[in-house]
Amino acid sequence: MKIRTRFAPSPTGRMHVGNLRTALYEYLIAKHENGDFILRIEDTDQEREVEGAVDIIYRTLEKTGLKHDEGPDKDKGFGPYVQSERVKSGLYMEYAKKLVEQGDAYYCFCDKERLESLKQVVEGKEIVVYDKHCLHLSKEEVQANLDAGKPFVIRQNVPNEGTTTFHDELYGDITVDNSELDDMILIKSDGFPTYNFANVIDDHLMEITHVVRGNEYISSSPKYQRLYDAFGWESPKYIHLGLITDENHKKLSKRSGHSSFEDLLEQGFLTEAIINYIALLGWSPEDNNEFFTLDELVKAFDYKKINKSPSVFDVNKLRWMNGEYIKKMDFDEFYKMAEPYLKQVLKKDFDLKKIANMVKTRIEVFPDIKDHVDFFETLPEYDPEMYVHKKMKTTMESSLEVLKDILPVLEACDDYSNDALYQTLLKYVEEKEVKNGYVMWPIRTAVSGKQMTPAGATEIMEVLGKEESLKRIRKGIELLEGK
RNA sequence: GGCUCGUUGGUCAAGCGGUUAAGACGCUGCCCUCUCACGGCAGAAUCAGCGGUUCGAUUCCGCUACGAGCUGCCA
Repeated sequence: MKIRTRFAPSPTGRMHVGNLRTALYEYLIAKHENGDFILRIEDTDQEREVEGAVDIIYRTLEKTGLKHDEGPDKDKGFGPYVQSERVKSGLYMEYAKKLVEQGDAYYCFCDKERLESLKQVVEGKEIVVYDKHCLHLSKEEVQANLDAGKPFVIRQNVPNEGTTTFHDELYGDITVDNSELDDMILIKSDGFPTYNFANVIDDHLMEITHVVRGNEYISSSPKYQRLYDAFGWESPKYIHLGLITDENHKKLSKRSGHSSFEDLLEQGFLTEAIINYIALLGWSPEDNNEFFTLDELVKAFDYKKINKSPSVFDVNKLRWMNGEYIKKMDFDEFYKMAEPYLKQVLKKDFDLKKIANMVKTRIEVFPDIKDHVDFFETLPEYDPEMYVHKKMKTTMESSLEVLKDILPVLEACDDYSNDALYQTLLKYVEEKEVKNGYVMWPIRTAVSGKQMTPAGATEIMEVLGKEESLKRIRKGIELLEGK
């Protein structure tokens, strides 16, 4: 049988990385076996719906390469693929009524107040356990209420005795007492199905074979199983995924600042690196490889090797991985992405490509660029103490001497290419019989005003040009003489 | 509170009864070097605890601890 997986997000805002990982795994499971990956929009809660959220879903799938074979925009006969549209056909209500007839569900007319009275507080948490009050309504009473136009919901009828077992591909069999299962609402008073109900109906109707979801759904899975059983349907294979948490081991939330795919893009991460990283959160390949393209993941992915324990989203490691991707990037491609960041701080007429090249192996994320190159634009104020370097054996005095010696040489020099400058300075080094750094350090300090730079003294001067370089060296001399 | 799930270095993780308990990020040191970074090398650091089962447990079972999730007319 052909594998069919589905990504079924609710359009409620940004793409949470947990959701993205679920989508990724669903895609990989399907594609590993040449199956189909289906997109279904679960918009049964109109109140939570956020405008533009559906676009985010499409854009994310597009950008990440998780191409769906079926979806609202690609109906292959299982549509509509948007639940609010499916509601219109009355399909969910029909199935719910069938359950009512079978005694597996019932109408409930309890209002907010009555439900409120059922509330009890345990350990500071409010808990409502429905008491099956309306289960005992007679057919006539129900009909009378319906005729009177009383608002109603339809609830699943779970017996208080016995147990229910469902099977998860990773966790094995999980059994719970039915008394633990409350009569969840299937159809809401607005006529919409709840997620729980629509999910079961649609997965069956769309012939989904593998359901992948976060393990926050594990507790409700027995109720789903009862639904499948009540309908006489075979349930799909379940694969529950461990949670992705923040560094405090709490559910990754907006507060962390990097909980969504969009957050990460804004922070300068590459799509490929993000996908690669989250693929490895909870799954690992047979070999020790850590770098995967999407296609390579498709080949290597084996859902049996998914880890059950929760994993911390480590931005640090993502940063490292992103840096690795940047280093491996083709230069032109890199430049295209780096240019806007360079232009943010560099307004003068610099050779931006040369600068981009300097920075390529030094950044992990594009916004890092700024701090590396801003000194080209304007020489920062700096402390003359920076001329002192133990390992280079430089002091403020020695630095002043070097700068004063070298200034006329540089004034006389017209070839400001890196090589020429380097040779020139080397000559001085040899004459003085000192280490390279003894000369290079003060010069680099003078032309950059920085402790660390993405390039050596002569490369910086090449970019700066003669006039600016000399200006900065004179300023360095001034600064040192003032001490 | 109840139920369910989880627990290998700080983090991601391999392991699936006998191993010097892989690898990666991060960290530390060294080398390379016109600074830093890159690259190379080295190092510190882990089986939550207690009981079983077994000739032998990180691996199997139980209990405890800790953590998480659920306990919505949200998904």
